[in-house]
Amino acid sequence: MLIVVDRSPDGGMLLTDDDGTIELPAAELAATVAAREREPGEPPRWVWSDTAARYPELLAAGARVERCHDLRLVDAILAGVDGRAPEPALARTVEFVRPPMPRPQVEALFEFDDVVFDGSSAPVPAVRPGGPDLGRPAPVPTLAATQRADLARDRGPGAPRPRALALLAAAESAGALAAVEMQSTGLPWSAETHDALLTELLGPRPEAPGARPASLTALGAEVERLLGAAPGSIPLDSPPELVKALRRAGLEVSSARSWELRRLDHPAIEPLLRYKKLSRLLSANGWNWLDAHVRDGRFRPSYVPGAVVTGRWGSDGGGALQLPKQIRGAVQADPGWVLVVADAAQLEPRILAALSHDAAMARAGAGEDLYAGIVASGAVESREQAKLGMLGAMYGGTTGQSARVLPRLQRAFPDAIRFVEEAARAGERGEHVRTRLGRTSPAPSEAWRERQLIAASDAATAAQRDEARSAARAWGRFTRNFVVQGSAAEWALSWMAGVRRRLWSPEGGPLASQPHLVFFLHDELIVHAPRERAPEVEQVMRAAAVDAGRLLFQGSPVSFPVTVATVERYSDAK
DNA sequence: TAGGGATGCGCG
DNA sequence: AAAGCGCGCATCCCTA
Repeated sequence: MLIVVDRSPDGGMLLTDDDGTIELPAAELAATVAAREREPGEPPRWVWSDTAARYPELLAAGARVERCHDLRLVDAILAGVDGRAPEPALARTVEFVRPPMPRPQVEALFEFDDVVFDGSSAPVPAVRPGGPDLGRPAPVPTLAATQRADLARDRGPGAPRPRALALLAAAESAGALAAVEMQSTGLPWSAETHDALLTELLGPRPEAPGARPASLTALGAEVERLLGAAPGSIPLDSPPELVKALRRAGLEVSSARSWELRRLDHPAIEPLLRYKKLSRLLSANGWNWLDAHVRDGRFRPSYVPGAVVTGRWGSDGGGALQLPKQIRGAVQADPGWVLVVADAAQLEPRILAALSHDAAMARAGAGEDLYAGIVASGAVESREQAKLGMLGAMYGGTTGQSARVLPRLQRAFPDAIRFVEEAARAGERGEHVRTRLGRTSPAPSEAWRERQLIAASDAATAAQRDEARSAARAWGRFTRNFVVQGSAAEWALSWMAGVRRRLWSPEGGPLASQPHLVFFLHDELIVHAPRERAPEVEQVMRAAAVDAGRLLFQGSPVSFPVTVATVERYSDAK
């Protein structure tokens, strides 16, 4: 059952389902939603313009929602498919149609047939645009485009999932719900432990605001001494000044980057690198960060589904997706609770194996460690080579060890390598590529196209040709990676949606009082759970991973194992 | 002095 | 051992 949520012109709320439209005061929305969620049978799918705008209030009022359809996120996906710009006004306008669709036999995870819209039918039911602030009436992102695209795709073994875009719409929307829930419950964070870690590494917190820890000042002075400079004479935090100072000391450097400094043989380098590391920790995740972002034992970043073109999430506030390993010890379960930390082992190469139907690579991934499997296949000598080679293949590396290993990987895994090469060539030609579920890569810029055109003309200079070629290659590296990173993001969303669905119990009380998701990092999930329920949560994480593999790659021999650890602190997970 | 670009580095 | 993809954020530096 679809229920469309919209504002009414007089400030109330309109709920529309198959039985018609009702209007209710805005203050009663949460109670109504909660009641509908409690009704026996299949839970409704709430259709609204923006989960991030609508759901926090509902959740805060105790109305946890099982499924939704986020018009804004889905329109962004469909705009990519159609090659048009997303229409913000459209997402605020609710008008939809529901074609009679046979319920699929098997899709226990997502009942997504009801998210398929078809603009060609007469609208039933149709909801007029609500409030005075709404944009012009427009058809809601019809998934007609999705059906066309899906039908146009290959058939046969290993063909994309049927109605893939409808599945993507459901997964993206489920992610939006999870994002709001994770921000709401927050990541358990011990300010005390964080402070202890900082004190151990940097010394005590300086009393005066803005003052630097004494340890950092001392380390800076040592660097200056070893460079033969007066104390306080080198602004170590200014890259240009640092480069100048290093040059004065006879060191050939072109930048202040750590990896470049590491190659130098000079007594000042070791303390300098230590200084940079500690300085970074202080500015990015020091006491200021702690004051700003941790409250009542929780870190509550906002997650931004769909922030990245590939479909990965972004985050806003506190750098949630860049938590350095140095401070992960501060992520600490409540007393009597644990963190169940799971991550997908070698997710991207496994995704590539499945996308490309590479049987040899599927065999290499039969165990828990795909890279070890590649070594066992005889393609390369070491795990490190296997990893570097695969990363190079997926990112488009052209130099160093990864490029040297590539020919051997190509011989052993021709289908996988051909797949990413073809994605790269398509990008170089300015074409679109698609993820497994049909998210479409953006078009290169107008400037990019012009450059290619100019370079192709007879009048082009050698420099123009070089530049155009280099830009083409760069875009090819992007599309090469897009298919893998984007499909991996879809797997991860499906995984997360499955974990979320399996964890929730309507009888379990408020979300935070039962096992719940608290963190998501591209291929990694953390659940906060009462200790005695950890074994059950571990099983949920594994089972949802198996489901995700089936949802995206039904019939594929590629497995997607997850490593799971039950710990009190995040830093103990691996 | 506000703001945008560049740099560097954290994560996957 | 560093270079190839995608980000967010703090800081520096330059410009308007």
